[in-house]
Amino acid sequence: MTEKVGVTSYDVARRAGVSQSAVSRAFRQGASVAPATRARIVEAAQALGYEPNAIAQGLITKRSNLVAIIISNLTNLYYPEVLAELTQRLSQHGVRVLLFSLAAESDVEEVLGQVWRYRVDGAIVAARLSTEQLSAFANRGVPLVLYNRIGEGVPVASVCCDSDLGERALVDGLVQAGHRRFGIIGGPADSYVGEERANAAINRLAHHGLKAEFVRGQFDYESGGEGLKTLMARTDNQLDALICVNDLMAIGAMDTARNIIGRKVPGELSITGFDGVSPATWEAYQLTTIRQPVRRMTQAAVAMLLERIESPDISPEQRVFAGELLSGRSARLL
Amino acid sequence: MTEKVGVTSYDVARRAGVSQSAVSRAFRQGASVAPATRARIVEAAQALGYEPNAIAQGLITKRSNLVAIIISNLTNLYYPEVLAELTQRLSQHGVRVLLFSLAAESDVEEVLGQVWRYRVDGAIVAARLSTEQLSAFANRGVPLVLYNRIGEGVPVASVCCDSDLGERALVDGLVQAGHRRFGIIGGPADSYVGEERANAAINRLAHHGLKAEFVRGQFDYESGGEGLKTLMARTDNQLDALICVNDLMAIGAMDTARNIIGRKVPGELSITGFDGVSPATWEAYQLTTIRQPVRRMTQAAVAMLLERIESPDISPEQRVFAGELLSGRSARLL
DNA sequence: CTGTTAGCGCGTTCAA
DNA sequence: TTGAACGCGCTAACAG
Repeated sequence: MTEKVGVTSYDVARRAGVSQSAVSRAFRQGASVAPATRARIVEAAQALGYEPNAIAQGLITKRSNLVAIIISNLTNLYYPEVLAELTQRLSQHGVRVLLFSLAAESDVEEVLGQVWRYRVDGAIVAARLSTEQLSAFANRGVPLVLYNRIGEGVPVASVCCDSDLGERALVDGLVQAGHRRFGIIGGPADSYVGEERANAAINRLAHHGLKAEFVRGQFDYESGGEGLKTLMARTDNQLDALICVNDLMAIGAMDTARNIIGRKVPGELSITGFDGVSPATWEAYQLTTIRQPVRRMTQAAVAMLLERIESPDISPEQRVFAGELLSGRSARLL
Repeated sequence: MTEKVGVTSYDVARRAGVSQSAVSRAFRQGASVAPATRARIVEAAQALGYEPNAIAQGLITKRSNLVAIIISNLTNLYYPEVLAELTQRLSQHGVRVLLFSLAAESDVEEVLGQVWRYRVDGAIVAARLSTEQLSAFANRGVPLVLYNRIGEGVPVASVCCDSDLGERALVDGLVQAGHRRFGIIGGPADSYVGEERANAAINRLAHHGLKAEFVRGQFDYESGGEGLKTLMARTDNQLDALICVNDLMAIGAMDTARNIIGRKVPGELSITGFDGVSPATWEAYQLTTIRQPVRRMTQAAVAMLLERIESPDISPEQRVFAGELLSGRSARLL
C-alpha cells in the first residue's frame, strides 16, 4: 500500500497483466470490461496507489472538468457564502473550481488570460466584464454564467436577485408607514447591483411622488456612517428613512446613527439594507432588509453552467429571483 | 484578431513560417530564438489568438502551476480574508488556485482524491488532516503547508497565530483588572485552534491560581449567546469575565449579555474574543480581542509553499506569529 | 471483451 | 539559431 509518485496506467497494466487501454476502460463509466478483469485492475491500482492523471485526461478529452470562478471582492461578506455554495455544488458534479479573486477591477484582463490557458469548461463570474471580454468567452466557446450581473449589450446567461421587487417592498413599506424624507446610499458608480438597486429605489419613490437625497458609498461599513452623516448635513437633519443598497453600509449607518449622531433606530430613523448577510440578523441590528435566496441562486447558476457545458448552443437566459423581505427592527414598515 | 478556439502552436508555426518547436521556444524565458523570428511568431500568435495550453504544458513539464487550497468552513467570517490574500499572492507568482471547500470534515478523503488527480504542485490546508492523510502528501511528494494547524505526530510545515501569547495577554489583563469569576467558551472538540486557545486560557488562569467554567461552542454567533447563558446558570450569574475562543462567539455573547440577560458590557461583564475579524471593530462591539496578522501569515504560507515546491527536501518548519492585542471596549483590562 | 495504434498540445533533446 | 523526432499519460477508434 505504499503510495508512490508518478504511477501510470502502464504500471497498473503491467501488474494486472493487461494492456494499458484496459486500465483506462476499467476507470471509465460503462466501458466494456469483464468484471473479473476490472477487479484485477482495481486491485493492482490500489496496491500501487494509482490515481488517473486528470491533466492528461483533460488534454485528450478536451474536458478539464475545471470551472473558473471569478469574484471581484471576496471580502464582501456576502460572497463567501456564495463561493462555498458554488464550490460544493460543482464538486458534487465532479467539477473542480479554479478560483480567481481580483485585487482591482483592472486585473480582469490578466485573469482571463489564465482562464483561457487552463482550458476551463466554463466560468461563473461576479465581476464587471466589458463587452469585449464577454465576447471573448463566446468566441472561445467557453460557457459563462454571470452572478448578480447581466451582460450589458450582449446576451449572456445570468442569475440575479430582483432589485426592483426588493426595493419596491422596502420603499412601499416605508412610505406607507409615513416616512417622507428619504436618503439613499448607493454603491460605486461602476457596480451593477449598486446602480440597479439605487435606481429601483429612486423609481419607486418617484412612483409615490417622493424624491431622495443620494450619496455613493463603497459597500463597506465605513461608507454607511459617512453616507449618513453627509445626508444628514444635506437635509438639515430631517432624514427619516435611509435606504442602503447593501447590508454592510446599513449596519455602518445604524451604528453611526445610534452611537455617534444619537438618533434612535428605528424610532427616529428607519434604515434598510439589501443582501441578508448573517450579521444583519444579529440581535444588535435586526436589520430590515431583502435576503437574497443564495441557495436557489447558486443552484441555478451551477445548473445553467452545466447545461451549457453539455449543450454549448443553449440560448442565453436570465434567471431573476425574488428576495425575501426580512422585516427586522431597523425600520418601521407597514 | 478573431480569436478562435483550439489554436495550437502548430497553427502559429505555420503562419509564421517556422517549426512548432520554435513557437514553443518563443514563449519560454531565455530560450535561444532570434529576435526577428520571435517577433514574427508573436505577431502570428496574436493574430490567431493563440494561448499556450497550460494543461499540455503541465503534462510534459510535470508542473501544473496549480495549488490546492482546502478550507473546512468558508463561512467562518475569518477565512474569506485569508482566502483572498492567498489567491492574490499565489497569483502574483504565476500559480493558480484550485479551491476545495468542505461541507463536512468527512469529505476530506474525497477531496484529497481529486487533489492527487490534478497533480497540484502543492497545497495549503486549513482543515483537520489525519496522520495518514498527512503522510499521503509526503508519500506523493506534494508540498504542504498547514494554516492555523500543526501536524499532530508528523512534522509538517505550518503557520499559526500564537494562542498562548494571545490568551495570556487577555487573561493577564483581565486578572489585573480584578476579574475573578471566569467563563470560557471553547470550540468543537475536534478543532485544533479551539482546543489550543481554550487550553492556553485555562493554563494562564491556573498560573494566577484561578479556575474557569468551560463550555463548548461551534464557533458561530448562536454559540456565543447559548454558551453565556449556560455559564451564567452554572455560576449563579456570578460570571464577571468571559473568554471566547473566537470573535463570532464573543459577539454573540455580547448581544445576549446586553439585550437578553441585561448585563452591561464591559461594566458588569468583560468579554474577549480571538481573530480580529472586521465586525469586531464595529462601533456596536469594539471587541477586546487578539488580531491575527493575516497578511504576514498568508505571506509566510505562500513563501513557505513556493520554497518547498522549488526544493522539495526543505525540512518542515513551524512559523508562529504573535497576534496584536486590540484593547477595544468589551472588556476591562489593565 | 481485449489489445494495438494513433494522437491530444506541448517541451526538449539532438543534429544540422 | 533552428527543425525533426520523441514522449508526457491518457482516451478513442479499430481490429481481432
